[in-house]
Amino acid sequence: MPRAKKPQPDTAKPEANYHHGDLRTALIAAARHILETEGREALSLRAAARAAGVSQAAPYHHFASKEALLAAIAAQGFDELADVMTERMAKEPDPIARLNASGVGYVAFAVNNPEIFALMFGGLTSQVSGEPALRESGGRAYGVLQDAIMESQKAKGRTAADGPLAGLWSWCGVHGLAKLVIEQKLDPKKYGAPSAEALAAAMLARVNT
Amino acid sequence: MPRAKKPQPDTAKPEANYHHGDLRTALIAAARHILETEGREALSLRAAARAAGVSQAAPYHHFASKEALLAAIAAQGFDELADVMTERMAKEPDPIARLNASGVGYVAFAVNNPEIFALMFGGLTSQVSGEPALRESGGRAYGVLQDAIMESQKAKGRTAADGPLAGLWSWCGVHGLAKLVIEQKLDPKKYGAPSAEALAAAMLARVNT
DNA sequence: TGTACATCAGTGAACGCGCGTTCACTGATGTAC
DNA sequence: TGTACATCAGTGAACGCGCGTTCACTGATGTAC
Repeated sequence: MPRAKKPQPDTAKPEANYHHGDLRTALIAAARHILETEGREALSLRAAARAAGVSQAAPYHHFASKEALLAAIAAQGFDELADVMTERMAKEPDPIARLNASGVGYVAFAVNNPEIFALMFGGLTSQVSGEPALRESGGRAYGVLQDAIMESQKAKGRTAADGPLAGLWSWCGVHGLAKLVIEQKLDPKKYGAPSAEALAAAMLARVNT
Repeated sequence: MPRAKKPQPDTAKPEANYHHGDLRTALIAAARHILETEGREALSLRAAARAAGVSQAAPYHHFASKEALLAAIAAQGFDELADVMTERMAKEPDPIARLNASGVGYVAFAVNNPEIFALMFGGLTSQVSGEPALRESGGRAYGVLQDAIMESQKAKGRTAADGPLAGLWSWCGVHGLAKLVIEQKLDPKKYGAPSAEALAAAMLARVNT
């Protein structure tokens, strides 16, 4: 059965590896792949261009510098982190359960995208960390977290001065857990959990009730 | 008043910037300085040699590769981390207070040595992360932490299956807190704490009682 | 105490490398007429 | 509908750079006699 030609618009606007296509998107995808596959040190603009099948000078029509590419990847990471947390929370009605679900989602994203996670939290020069798109995506992810914390605080009837600390501690906990698992300093199996996600779920359930 | 010549042994064995001295130690010190001052990207073997005042080839008489130098720095970091935790714990008689003190020490070390901390937790190639000296220092630091957790567990009369999770969560929490503060994703002042250390102390006191 | 010599921590020149970035260019696309 | 042209995403060659590492060497130190 020949492939239907439905999703192929005649003007080659999105993707479509014609002589040129959506190179910006392709470069980000290629760079992400190199990052997670070969590590941060192996990621260069030239390598990304090579992987995307264009000349080494081509990326400069889409990114001002290597740092700008990294910032775009980090921004995409923050968007995905926010999405994962939001999805996990949507399945839970109870505010405390929602806080915990956001934490489990946080760990899941980190463990599945360790290099991007590292980039998002500390892998960027300060020159580029203030870029608008990056700030916006970062702010959105932070907002999701913040909302989950605030919601759960209200549900527990805590005072404003006291409540945020519990949520903050949960954030620190899942962040640290994710980092330690990624760096292989902590093995979930040694604590009877099949995965980092499961360990996070178990600990959050113990702590936030 | 002329300087007393007391601590200068006639054979130039330790330090002493003669034509050659304790270059290994000097290189580690120089590299640490570059690391914390100019960042990981700026640290090269050549830069360390330059800072130590020797030729670019000299380091190879003391380190097999750049990675080996990094491993030596990380090992030193683990030793210092263990020392800081031990010191803090020594001031507290109560097992729970000792666990919390070790956590505060952990944060203090991380915040004071952010780049080395990053090196210790994830900044090394797997090639070199198995080096004996590094494993030993890392194991020692881990042991201090583990002991603090076990001690506090007994004090609370918890079951073996349940107890470690509380201590583990504290470790995750202080690790995440330190990382987030270092990367400026979390500002202790926004939570009414003057420093990362103070915030860690406040949170640990709330959680482990 | 004095001399010959092995050792080994240093030197400085050189290697090959991949990188970020710039430059003048080319050739396909879309628009104005 | 057909042609002229501006636009701009691509090319490929080149720049200068600092890096990790190797090499044959040198010269001070400590030891054997």
